[in-house]
Amino acid sequence: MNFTTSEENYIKSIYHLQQDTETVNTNSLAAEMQTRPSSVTDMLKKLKAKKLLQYERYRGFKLNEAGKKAALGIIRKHRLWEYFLAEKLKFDWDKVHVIAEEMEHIGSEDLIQRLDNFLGNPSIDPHGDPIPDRNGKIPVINQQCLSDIPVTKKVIVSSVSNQTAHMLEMLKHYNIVLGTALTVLKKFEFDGSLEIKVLKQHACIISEQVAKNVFVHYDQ
Amino acid sequence: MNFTTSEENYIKSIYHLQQDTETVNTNSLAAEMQTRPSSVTDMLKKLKAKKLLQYERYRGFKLNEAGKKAALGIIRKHRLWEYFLAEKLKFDWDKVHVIAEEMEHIGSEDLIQRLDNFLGNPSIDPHGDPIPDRNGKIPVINQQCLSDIPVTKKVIVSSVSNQTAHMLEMLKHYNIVLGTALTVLKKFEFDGSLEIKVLKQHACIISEQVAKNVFVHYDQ
DNA sequence: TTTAATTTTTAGATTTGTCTAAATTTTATT
DNA sequence: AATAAAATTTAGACAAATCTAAAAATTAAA
Repeated sequence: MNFTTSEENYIKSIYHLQQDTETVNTNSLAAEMQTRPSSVTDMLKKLKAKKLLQYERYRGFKLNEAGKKAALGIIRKHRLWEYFLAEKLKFDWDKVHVIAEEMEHIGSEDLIQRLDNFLGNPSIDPHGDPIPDRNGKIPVINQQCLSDIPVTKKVIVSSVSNQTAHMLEMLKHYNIVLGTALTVLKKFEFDGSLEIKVLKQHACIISEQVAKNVFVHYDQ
Repeated sequence: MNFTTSEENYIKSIYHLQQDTETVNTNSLAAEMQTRPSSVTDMLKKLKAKKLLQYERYRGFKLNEAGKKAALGIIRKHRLWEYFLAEKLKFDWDKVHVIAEEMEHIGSEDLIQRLDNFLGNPSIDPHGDPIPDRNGKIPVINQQCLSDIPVTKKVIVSSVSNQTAHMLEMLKHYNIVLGTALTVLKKFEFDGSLEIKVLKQHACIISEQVAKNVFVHYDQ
C-alpha cells in the first residue's frame, strides 16, 4: 500500500499517541499535528477508507494491525535516517529530527534495506529510541526513568523521550548525551528536582520535568 | 527562495531543455514532464511571478540567472544523492536516478554540504555528469562523443547522456560502465553503427543511437 | 435530568497542481 | 495574402489537503 506524505504524518502521530492512551481523540491529534480538528476528521475518513483505522464518529479511534504496520515502517525509516545523519554526517542530535521528518517519506523498500545494512543494522537511533526491523519488530530495551532511580547508583543515559529542540538544547547544556554516566546524589521533595553528578563535572540540579524524560540503564 | 516539488521539477526540466535549444517551447516541456501543455502554461505563470523565467505568451521561454541558479542547486542535490546511492549503498547505476528524483527535493543546505563532504566532494556522478559545487559552478570535463572518435584510438568511457533505464540496461548488457576502456575498430557508413572492442571481450557492434549518447576521453 | 460546556463533525470555501475542451495566436502552405 | 495546420493559452472543472463557521453529539455540571 502506498501513502501520501500527509497520510504518513497522521499515521505516525496516531501511533505515538496511542502508546499512551488506548484510544486517541480528535483534539489531541489536532494538537499533535498542529492543525484543526476538522482537518483531522477529514483525514480520519480517508484512513478508515484505506482500512488502517478503527473509527466511529464521536467515538475516538486507533490504528488497527495494518495501520500499526504502516506506522512502524515510517518510524523505521525515520530512525534509520536519523542514525545516518548523526553517525555519518556528524549532525548534532538536536538537528537530525527535522531533516529525518522529510527523508522518512522517500518510498523505496530497497533503499531502506540497503541503508540499514550500510549503517550496520543499528538497533537504537541517536535519541536512544529503538529502530524497528524490516518486519516491524522493535528491540526491547531495558531501561528506567531517571526520576525512579535511587540515590548513589551509577547509571548510563540510554534515551530521551521528549525530543523537542528545547529539551535537547538543555541536555546539551548539561553536557548529557546518550552513554553519559551519572549518579543521582539527592532528590528534593519540594519540587521533585534531582541533584546529579556527571563524571568529571560539578554536581548540578535538573528539574523533575527533565528527569521524567531521561531514561537510563545500570552499567552492564 | 523556497520551491515546491512540482516547481523544482519544472525548473530542472527547463534547464536541461535549454542546454540544447536557446529558448524552450511549451510542447517540448510538456513532453519532457509527461504532462499537458495547458499544465505547463499554468506553471510558467507561477515561475514568471517568482522571477525565475523570461517568458512572454506564445513566445517561448527560458530561465533567467535566478532560475539557472535554482536549477543548478537541484541538479547538485540530485547528483550528490546519486553518488551516495551508487558509491555507498552499492546500487546499480541504472537504479539511482529514480530514487534521487525523490531525494533531490529535501531542503536543507546544511544537509547537502555535509553530504558533499562525507562523499569526498566528488566532481562526477555515477553517470559521468559533473556535480555543480555549492556556488553552482560546474567542473568542465574534457570529453568527446564516441561517434566522433577515429578508429584504432583507445578511449575511456566518461559519461552517458541518455540516462533512461533502457539505455543503461543496454550498456550493462555490453559490459560498459564508466571507466571502461575501448577501441573503435570500424565505422559502418550504412547505418552509422560502430564495431568496438572492449578489453578482454569479443568485438561487438553498437548502433549509432547508442554511440551518440556515450562520451569518452583519451587515456590520461 | 435539564442545561451548559466541550468535543466532534459537517458544510462550504480556498489553494495547488492538474485536466479537457474550446478559443486564440503563430507558423506553414498553397 | 488567404487559408490550413500547429502551437499555445484560457476557461472552467476536479482532487487533495486544508481552513472557518455553524451544527450536532457527547460529557459534565448544576
